Amino acid sequence: MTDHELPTTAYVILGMLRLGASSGYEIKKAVQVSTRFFWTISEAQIYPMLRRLEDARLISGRDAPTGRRRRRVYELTDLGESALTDWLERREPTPFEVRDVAMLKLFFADAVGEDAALDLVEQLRTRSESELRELQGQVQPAEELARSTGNRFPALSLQAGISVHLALIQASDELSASLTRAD
Amino acid sequence: MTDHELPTTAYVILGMLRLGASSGYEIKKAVQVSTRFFWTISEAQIYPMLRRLEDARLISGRDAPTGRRRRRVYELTDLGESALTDWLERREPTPFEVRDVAMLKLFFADAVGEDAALDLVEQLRTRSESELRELQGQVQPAEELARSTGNRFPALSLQAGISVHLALIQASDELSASLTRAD
DNA sequence: CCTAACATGTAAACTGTTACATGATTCC
DNA sequence: GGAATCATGTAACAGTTTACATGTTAGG
Repeated sequence: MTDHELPTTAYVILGMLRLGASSGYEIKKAVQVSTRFFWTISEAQIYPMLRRLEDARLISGRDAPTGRRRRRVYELTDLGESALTDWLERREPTPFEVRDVAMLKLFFADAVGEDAALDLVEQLRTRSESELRELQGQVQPAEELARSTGNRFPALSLQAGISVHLALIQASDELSASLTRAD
Repeated sequence: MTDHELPTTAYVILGMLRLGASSGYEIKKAVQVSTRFFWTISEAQIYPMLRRLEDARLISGRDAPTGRRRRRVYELTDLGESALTDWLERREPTPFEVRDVAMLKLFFADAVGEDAALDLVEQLRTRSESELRELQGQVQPAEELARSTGNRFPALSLQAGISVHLALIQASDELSASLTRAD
């Protein structure tokens, strides 16, 4: 059972509903602060997908306006819950897909002068620093979620992201050093 | 001058031509062994893009069949060269875009049992090990390229990729440990 | 002889983003 | 009163993958 053909985006929505988000808007915000580090989705995907999932009976929705402001909240159905766990338990190839213009530019940096190349390394470092700050800003909320709901994996997976950017910062430093050394 | 509106894929092709690839087929292979770690492109993009770039005079092509087997080789024009360097020198936001189903599953792993969750961590580790092996397999060829052509950034950027996967392997181990500890 | 590698390409489908559009409510 | 946030949505476009299609040549 349970549809095998859902796009990953659908599982993000199912997963976020399970973690307590209820409206499309809340899902959007939750993605922006958490899964964003390894999967992004935009509003233009969320709202149509919510309908699709409701049509497929994986979630059930009801209108819950605040005053005159419309609002529709959803929750997982049993079918949706099992679609989510099936996906999580399904062993499938999960390639590491990165689309990183900064690294790409670094790869081709021989085409430009030393200053420009150093600048690219610097951009790489700065970016990882800011990603790191944002990830670290999520540590406390994630731990709070673990305490209050028992869902501890959001906090745990945060650590993996933090490790990646710490590694990239260190790699950038080593790169700058080896470039300036070889003046 | 030099078109501001080229997709990133176009610069990958320009960059690879600069590094010595000459045909679409060679570009494809070069991408598969090197930039693949931070940017992938498929054949279905390469051949149409080569034409577009030729139309835009950023590259020039000529037929160079081997026997009866057709083959078209390209080289950068001056215009193409400056499009590439302009892109490299252009400071632009380069967000860290990762689409990682494995990490995503880990984020939602509270929905499944301990065994399944440990399995997800294991998958993460195994994947980084195999990525690491492939990256390390590229170290010697990249160093050889540096020696023979003076292009040293392919080898240097490889190190950043290696750091990332070493960090992910370590993070996976720490994750497994903290999960089994908390039996 | 047959397989792997060389070599190029297209059509259809899918995925995803950007920009736009609309309106309500809260907080300063 | 105005800005930020809440809230939902669509249309057009851009980018990408998958599957298919075709043929050559080198090496075992």
